[in-house]
This record gives sequence, C-alpha cells and structure tokens, in this order.
Amino acid sequence: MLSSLSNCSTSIYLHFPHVGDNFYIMNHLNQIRVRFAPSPTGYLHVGGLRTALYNYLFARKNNGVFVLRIEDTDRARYVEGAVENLIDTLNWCGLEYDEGPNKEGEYGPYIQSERLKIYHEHTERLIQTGNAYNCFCTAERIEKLREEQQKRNEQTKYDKHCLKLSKEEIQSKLNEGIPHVVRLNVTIDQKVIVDDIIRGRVEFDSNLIDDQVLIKSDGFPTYHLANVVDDHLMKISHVIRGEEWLPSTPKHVLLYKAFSWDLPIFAHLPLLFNPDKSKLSKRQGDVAVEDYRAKGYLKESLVNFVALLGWNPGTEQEIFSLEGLVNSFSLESVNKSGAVFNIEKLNAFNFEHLRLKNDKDVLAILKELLGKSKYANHTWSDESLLLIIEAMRPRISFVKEIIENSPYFFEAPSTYDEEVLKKRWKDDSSQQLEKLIDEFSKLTNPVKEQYEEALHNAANALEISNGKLIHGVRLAVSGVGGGPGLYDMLFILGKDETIRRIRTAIERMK
RNA sequence: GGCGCUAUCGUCUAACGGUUCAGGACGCUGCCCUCUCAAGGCGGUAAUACGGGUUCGAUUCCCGUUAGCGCUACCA
Repeated sequence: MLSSLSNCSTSIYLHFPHVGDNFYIMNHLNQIRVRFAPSPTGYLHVGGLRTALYNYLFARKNNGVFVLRIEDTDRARYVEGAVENLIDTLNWCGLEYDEGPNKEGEYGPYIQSERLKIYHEHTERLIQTGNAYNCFCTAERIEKLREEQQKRNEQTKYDKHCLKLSKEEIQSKLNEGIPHVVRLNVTIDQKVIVDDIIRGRVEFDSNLIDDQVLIKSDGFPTYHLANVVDDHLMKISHVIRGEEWLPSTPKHVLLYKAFSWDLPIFAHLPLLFNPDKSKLSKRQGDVAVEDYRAKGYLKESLVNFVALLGWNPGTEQEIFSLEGLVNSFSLESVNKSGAVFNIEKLNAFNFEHLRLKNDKDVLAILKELLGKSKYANHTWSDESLLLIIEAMRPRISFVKEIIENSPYFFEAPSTYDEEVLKKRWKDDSSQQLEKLIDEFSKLTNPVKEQYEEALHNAANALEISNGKLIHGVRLAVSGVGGGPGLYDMLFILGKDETIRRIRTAIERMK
C-alpha cells in the first residue's frame, strides 16, 4: 500500500527514543511527565477516566509527574463550572494531579485559554520558517472545494490556495482585517512515522494529510497546535491518550519536526464501547463518572473496573486497590483492541469492593443515604446501624440496597408479600405465633441465642418444627420472605418491636 | 469513498511457536450448605472470524478476505 511512496524524495525518520526493551530510558528527558488533557465539556466521561487513570498509574509507578491541563480552546463548547466539576470528580476517584489548575507548577498556566500569547508566538515562528501560512479563504470557498473533491471521489483537503499569496498581498489583507486562519504547510511526498508503545510503528503518507488549521479565525489555537506546543513546553515525556487521536498524530509529528523539537513517546489507548460495540455514548447508558457516583458505585470499583478495560496485570488477580494498580501497571501490557463497558461486571466489582470496605466507611455512606431518604427525620444509633450493615453486607452490591432491600430495619412492614403469605401463613399460624409471643415475653434484653431458644421452646410445646414458626415470624416482622438470619433480625429489632410486629400481623390476618 | 486501528467464550481477558481436546473472571446454570434470601464450596455452559502461506509444529509470525471501530472540522 505504500509502494507508491517507495520513490519518495524525503522520508522523515524520527527519533525513536527506546533503548533495548525499555521504552522508558530516554536520552533527552530524565523525568517522566504525563498529562491528562480533557476539554471541559461538563462532565468526566468514563473513557476519560480510564485515560486519566493510566496516565496517573504510569506517573506514580515511575516516580513521574501527573499534569492536568484544561483544553478549552473551543469557545463554542464552553460550559460553566465544568473545570471545577472535572477536578472534583478526579479527586473523588483518588487521581490527584501534581500540576494543574489551582496547583501551579513551573510550566503553567495549565488552562489553554490563558496561554494564547504562547501559541501566537510559536505560530509566528512557524510562519517565518515557511512551515505555516495565513489563509484568508472563506468558509464558503472551503465548503465548495470539499464538495467538488467529494464529487470526484478525491481526498478532501485544502488546496494550498493561500500559500501562493505574495507577502504584499498577505500584508494588505491583514491590514484590511480580513478574517483568516493559520494553516500548517504540509510538504508532499513524505512518509511520516509514528512509533507507538502500544501499536508499534504506524506509517502515514503526507499527501493524505490536510493543511491543518493551527489558529482559528477567532485567534484561538486548534487542539493540534496547542497540544504540541504545550506538551513540549510542559516537558511531557509520554503522550498517553485515546486511539481516536492516532489518525491526527502525523500532523503532530510534523509540527514537532517544524519546531525542531524532540518527539514525546506516544501510547494510544484502545477505545471503550457500548454493548453493541459502537463508541461509548450517552444514548446507551451512563457515560459520566458523576452518573456512576450518583448511583452509588464505589470509587474503588469504578477505578478497578475501568483499569481492567484494556489492561491486565498478567496474573489472575482482578481486585485491586489504587495502590495495587500502581504497583502492577505497565504500558506494555495495555491491549490494542477496544473493550465493551459491561455494567454487570462493574456491579460485581462493586460487590467485591463493598465487602472490602471497613464498617466505618460503610456506616458513613449509609448515614448519608438515610439522611437523604424518607427516614431523614429518624435517627438510629451507630451501634444498631452497624448491626444492620453486618447483617446485610453479604446480600448487597450497593450500600443503598440496605435501605431498599431491608426497609423493615427502619420501619414496620405496611404490607406482606402475597406469595410468601400464601406459602407460609397457614390457618393455625396466628395461634402458633401467640404461643411464640408468650415465650418471647419471658425474655429480658435477649441476645440472638435467646430468641432461638425461645422459639425452640414454643415449637416444642406446639409439637411443630422450628421452620413452621420461623417463616411466619419472618413474614410478620419483615413483610417479606428473604433476608438475614431470623435471630439476627429479631435481635436488631429488639424484643418489644418484635412482639409488636407479630401482634400487628396476627391482627391483620384475621 | 479515503486513511488508520483492531479481531480468543455473550462480555472483560490469559496463552509472549510446542507442558492447551485453549486458562481465569463476569453472566447464565446444576449440586451442596441452609429457617428464607444471599454469601460460600464443588461442577457445567461457551471462543481462537474466514482463506492462504511460513514452520516439524500455529491462537501466537506473514499475506489476503471479511467484519467492527476510529479519523476524515476554523470539535476535542
């Protein structure tokens, strides 16, 4: 496919800074510096989280620096409060950056809209060296050009029309204040090589690369210019980003070349997909980290799950803390192929991480949820909430399920599950439970074993099996057929409440 | 259309040419345990897209086909 290029007059063989098997030993940079460079569109996409995470892990693993840079060069997409939200979400995930907004390092500012002067100075250099030029073409002309090219089934690209303008013409147009952009002057017939840690060597034909706009007519740089200038100035050693950037990387390579700058090392991450393998999008479920946070996912599970989408430690371990991920992570073991974001597995991770959490943390979450629930006016002692947590933890994947699945710990049942009623409540149930109430009444401050003993006594006296009583009590006390062990439930509810609920049930079954 | 990337169970993945009738996890499912629901234990289900090479030997290397995805903006 590249045979037509075999007689190219020039080839760019770019500096490929790897030594032996170790990509990380670099000649020109002695410090690992990576960046996460989102555009503030309002929320953190889970794909963005994965990119941020890999950058973070790589930095931490290699004693490097993790930079957060805000790419807000598209004024049309500006969203109020997006940067604050982004930082908040990143912090919630535990991905603390070393340099960035509100945490200035040597290479700031870290918000691109505050770096306009830098981009213009660099663009001026490019124009002077002939690597870029002013373009005064109207949107209409470009549109028409594109249409014609499409009609002829040609590659759609700018025709370098304004490159032919004389110095005088340019100056006079500039003086007239005619709107213009600055374009990259891509030389033809070159082979542009991108070396990527994950994908190996990828070659591009420069004839297929458009004279990319570098500075828009509003004076803001495009991503292509800004990211190259900033990555260089911020001494970024490794550019770790999504695969959607791979096709425009040759443009970036050409820019580095035009500036006579060394290349960073590239690593293009595989994409995340919807269940139908299309690019992960809002239409098919939640894509914002904030959504998962709101739904009660633990940051530990989200981070752990997302880490394993495209990377694995080479062992069979799946459950990791953030520290564990740092220790095991390497860019070489990142996969090439995209991965489906599978909620079921995320849920399973939440289940696992929920049981790894200590009681105190779960208690804090539960109290927060209760405060936002219909039980906001009630208060429970930490002691009893801890007992509820202990009873429910093996049965849930989310803390909120304690409230959803076992409301009977917080209020008496108002209805009884019909199916269970049919199956477990017989004609003689009421009478049997009366006997049980007698036994329970004899107890003072009973512990769970005493409930068991009392129930046993009642069953013996009635000459029935324990099971007969147990199911009836469970239903009377909880309204449902499932849940923690009966005696645990009774102990948590307490003697008085237990008896009250059994009485209510007997009354209502009449 | 052009360019590029990718291709192992439904999904996430392991296997870095040969201890593989392809391993683990999620899901689904059977049994055990059990006062229920879970959890847990022990099983089961299910994959190398297709076709050519290279090789004594290909999931693994090469080529092609097919499919999926990405990019093709004065968006990132």
